[in-house]
Amino acid sequence: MPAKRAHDAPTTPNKRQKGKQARIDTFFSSPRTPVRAPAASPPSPEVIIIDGPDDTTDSPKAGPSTAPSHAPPPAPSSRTFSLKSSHAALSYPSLTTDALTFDVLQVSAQWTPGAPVPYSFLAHTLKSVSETRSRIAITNALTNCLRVVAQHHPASLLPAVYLLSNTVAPSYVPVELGLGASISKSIQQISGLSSGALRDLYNNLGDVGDVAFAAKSKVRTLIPHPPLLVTGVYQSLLAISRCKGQGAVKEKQKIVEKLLIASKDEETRFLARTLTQNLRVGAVRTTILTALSRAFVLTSRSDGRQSGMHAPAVLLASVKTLASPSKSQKKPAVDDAREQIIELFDRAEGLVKQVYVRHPCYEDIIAALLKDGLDGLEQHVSLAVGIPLMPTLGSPTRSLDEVFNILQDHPFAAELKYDGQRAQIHGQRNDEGRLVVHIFSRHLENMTTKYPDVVHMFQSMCGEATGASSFIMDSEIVALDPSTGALKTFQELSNRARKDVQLGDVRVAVGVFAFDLMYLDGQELIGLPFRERRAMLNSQFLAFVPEEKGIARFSHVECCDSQLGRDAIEEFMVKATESRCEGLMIKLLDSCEVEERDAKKAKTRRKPFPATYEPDKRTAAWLKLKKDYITGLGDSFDLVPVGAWHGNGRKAKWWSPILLALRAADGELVAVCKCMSGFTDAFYKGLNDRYSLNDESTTSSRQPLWGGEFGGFKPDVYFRPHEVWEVRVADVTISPVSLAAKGLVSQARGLSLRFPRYIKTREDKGIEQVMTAGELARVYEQQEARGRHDGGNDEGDLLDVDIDGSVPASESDST
DNA sequence: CGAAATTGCTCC
DNA sequence: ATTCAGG
DNA sequence: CCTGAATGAGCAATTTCG
Ligand SMILES: Nc1ncnc2c1ncn2[C@@H]1O[C@H](COP(=O)(O)O)[C@@H](O)[C@H]1O
Repeated sequence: MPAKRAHDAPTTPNKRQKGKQARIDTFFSSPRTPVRAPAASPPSPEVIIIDGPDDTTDSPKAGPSTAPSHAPPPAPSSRTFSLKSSHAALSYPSLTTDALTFDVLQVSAQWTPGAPVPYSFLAHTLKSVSETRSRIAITNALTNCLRVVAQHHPASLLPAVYLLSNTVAPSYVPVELGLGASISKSIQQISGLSSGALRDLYNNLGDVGDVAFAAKSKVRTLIPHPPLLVTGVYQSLLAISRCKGQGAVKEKQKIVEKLLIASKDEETRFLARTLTQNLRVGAVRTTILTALSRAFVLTSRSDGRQSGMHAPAVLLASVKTLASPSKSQKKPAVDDAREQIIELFDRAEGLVKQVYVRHPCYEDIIAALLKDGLDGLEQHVSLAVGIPLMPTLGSPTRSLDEVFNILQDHPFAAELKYDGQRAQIHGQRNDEGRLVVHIFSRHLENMTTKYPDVVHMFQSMCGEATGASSFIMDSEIVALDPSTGALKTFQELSNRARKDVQLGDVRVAVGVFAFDLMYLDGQELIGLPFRERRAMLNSQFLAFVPEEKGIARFSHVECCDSQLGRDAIEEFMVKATESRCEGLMIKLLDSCEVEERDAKKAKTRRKPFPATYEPDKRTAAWLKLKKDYITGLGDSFDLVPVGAWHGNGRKAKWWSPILLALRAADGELVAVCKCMSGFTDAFYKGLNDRYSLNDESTTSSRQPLWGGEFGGFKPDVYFRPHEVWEVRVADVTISPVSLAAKGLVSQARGLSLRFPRYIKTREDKGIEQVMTAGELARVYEQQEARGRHDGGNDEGDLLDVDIDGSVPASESDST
């Protein structure tokens, strides 16, 4: 039975954080493991990692690295530690108060000078942050927290930032916790609750952390435990990530249990969330960066030198003393000091964020900040070959009209939007003249060893005498037919092996379609307008078809500039639709200004509209025009909701996702896919009313009362089929789970839908009128027939390529 | 040793 | 990927 | 407009289970 699956997390950096959360209920719903009393395994406090081992580095980047690595923060030497009040709970002040008047000593005075920061302080911070949705309060809390940590125990700062940002390492460093459902076993172990009780808790709370908290509050811990430390918790995470091979799960579980046993109160909640990489406090990357920058503005430089970026102590002092009530006559002076600091905040925030998106590594940034403060940051931490920068993102648009509306008559390039995988490719010639290549994914994971054929291609292309000696390029890697160059589908590409692939083992040939150049021969290009970057890309890298077999192809993305006229663009869109492409990417060529209507003043303002490479930005300078967004072009199906699962986190009180079904030829409803997108909160409330799970419910049940074929889907609850929903989808896929339309396209497998999103309820339709299996199969066949006319690349491939895998008969798999 | 379960990552 | 909610 | 959260299908890799 397939579990619920993980997801992309574009709003959060690095490790796909959400993931496991979604799958945990799978464990909770399998009542199997026998319960053991917590007393059966008495915890031994001394095995808890309290500090980093003396002789190992604090950093996940340990070992040989191409990254310009800074010395790790000094490992805290004390294994023993003491807190002034190791038994009485520490009491922390509110952190959401104004960062300008916050008193660091209020917190750190309770701690032994120089001692590592206790984890309870982080838990307190996370609690404060999770209790509000006000951005200002969240930023204050994080700023105050980081400021306390930076001043009290600088070596705790990096671990604190990792723990607050829900990450363990930079995305390009492969550190994985590999913890999912196993944490629930640990909770069971330490709490002694039955798996059924835990499942009920989970169904109600929708959050592992809340479950851990509730479960633990029911047990009394017998042995007092030394407080968890920020550094220690972080080290434990790294220890978990290092567990490999047979017995790894048990080993991880042991570490998790020790942590959970040692945790107190709120610590338990956030520890459990951290372990599942699902912090859910309403603040991750960007807010942390803002807070980090502010914390350093408010921290004077260690060398006491004058600085243009840190607030001078006098300024701070004046804000503080004058802020005390009763001195209202001095208000103007306060306001002035305040303004100056806020000005510094803004500059520092811009700087830190700019540095981060070009070099997304907290370790390097914090090392530089601790060493030279904000002033030296840009110099110490810069765009570098071997370190991925964050990619520019495209904004969705629904029509060419909208595109012209946004871009007015500024020149743009329309490029094919290839259906593959984004690849940021770095190359640099080393001392021996050999080109060292790194390839990063869209989320900046290092996938160099997945594409030896691409590495070799660049090494052949950039021969010793010719070609660039260093570069960073943005591209899409697409599966293709090695002899004709005809494009293949994303699904073909995803069949490639991923780890440590040898050149001879490559089964799926690919091509690199380059569309941007961010760095060339020691020069940053990201500040140049796209037209210039593109010209350099085109002149420095020529299309390349390898003579040798087994090496990737290279070409530029096919494009059509706006100067060719609107008709040409429209034709190009049709071409994109007919090749195996998802649509177009539309890119502003020259930096310019746009008119902006100010509604209030009925005035127009001119706003700069840069065509530069903007890491991590989703602006109108890059527009994506996907065929499935376009009204009339995308597929929209009518389906029946037949079941659902308990929602997680924010949606804990609602049904989410919802299982949808179509009609087989004999009228039976067959589950086809889950749907979770497109629902408003109000709609969820309505669903709760219509499908409430109480005793008299006639619309929902724990048992499949109303028949139907569910295939591999095992919803928490079944719905009486009676509604019809219109759902928009991007694609039809052959599924390992769904049995919808089984036998029509594949003998053993059914069809499913990609990117389903709810559009509206079809009040006008009955469940007999929904999409049928035959109709879905026809859509699939049409979709597969597309894209065989034109590969869309430089090699003429108008001859029909093989139809492998596209024809129903050949797709059948044995049963 | 092979199947099943779990996880992490990609993406239209 | 996608969508929605809140400041 | 920015930031965050919560979720899709489906693949390879890893580890445990039988
Ligand atoms: N010509 C192109 N320019 C930019 N991105 C492209 C291009 N062709 C394909 N893409 C992909 O489209 C993705 C953005 O679309 P989306 O993921 O729908 O936001 C990028 O991450 C690229 O992987």
